[in-house]
Amino acid sequence: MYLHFGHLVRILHWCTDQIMTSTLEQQELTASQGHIMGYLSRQTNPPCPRDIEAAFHLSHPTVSGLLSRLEQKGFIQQCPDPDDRRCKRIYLSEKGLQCHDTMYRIILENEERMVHDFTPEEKELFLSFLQRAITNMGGGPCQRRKQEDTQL
Amino acid sequence: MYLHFGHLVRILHWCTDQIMTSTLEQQELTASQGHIMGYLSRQTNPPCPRDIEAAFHLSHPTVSGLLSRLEQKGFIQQCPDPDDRRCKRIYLSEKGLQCHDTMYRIILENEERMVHDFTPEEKELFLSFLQRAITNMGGGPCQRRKQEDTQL
DNA sequence: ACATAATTAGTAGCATGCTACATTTCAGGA
DNA sequence: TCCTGAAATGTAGCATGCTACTAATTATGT
Repeated sequence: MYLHFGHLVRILHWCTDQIMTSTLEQQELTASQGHIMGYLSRQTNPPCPRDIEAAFHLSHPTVSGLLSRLEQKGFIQQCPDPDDRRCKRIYLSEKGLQCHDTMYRIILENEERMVHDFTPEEKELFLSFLQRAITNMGGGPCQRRKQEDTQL
Repeated sequence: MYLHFGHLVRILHWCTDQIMTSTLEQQELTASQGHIMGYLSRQTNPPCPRDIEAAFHLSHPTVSGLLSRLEQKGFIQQCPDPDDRRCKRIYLSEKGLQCHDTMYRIILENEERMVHDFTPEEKELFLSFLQRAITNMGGGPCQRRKQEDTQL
């Protein structure tokens, strides 16, 4: 038997995404969009797209597309920052604010589901394995702005 | 701190893919295409797209797109099976056969890189964690044909 | 003050993944 | 035989992710 880890990581990523997407179906949100909404709900000040790129390790065209779809569906509004017209500030609409209560719960439930039968020690170990594997594979994307990694 | 596992799995999947893609750059193959070529190299009888779907847990339109791009680049040829004209048999071209030697090595090297500093016990544990997590998240896509999972 | 560099975001174009629907072919039963 | 259903693939349309290039704005150094 060969080709274990990469294959399993891909499968795990895939089915995590699928569960999230089906959970959010009634909200008319995809997994990626739901994570963005969860992030936005947790912020006190309206973030700009650049913040989302850093928090999720995504490229800016990817974030741009996600935000424009969220805006089309009426979850958010994007307004230019008067203090720095390069930036856009992202505001939750009323519809977006309604996600606030449920999104955090849904995301945590899916997190917990993945490791619900792990002991606390196993969770710690699994986390450290994942982090070591990421380090071995180059430390992940978006090396710049590493200090903001914990802002999720 | 919250949102650990899903986030880390996504990052790990992402950078594994990136390393594979950059490794295969001179071969003019992407990570997904490289894995398909590796699979094709290991088969004794020419597979059909359906086999690839089962081996990689991919939907058939995804496989169809990958194969047509591989055919465009001259790595494979797809010919209808005379015994069952629904199926197509996938043959490696000369260019495709040249991958045979290198592809297996490249894939294994990337597998090993991810866990190169793990002890054998840690590797076992990491594998079991990944498998348990996948089971917790619903067991992965393509539940049908589960018996073919080990054909990779 | 002004020229240059850095930062932020937009757009084009592509690959990969999906679902949903259509098509072709084979297999099995009335 | 013929009809119906299963199986394999094709096509359309979409979301998500990327790189590369462009444009606008701010920051910085001389």
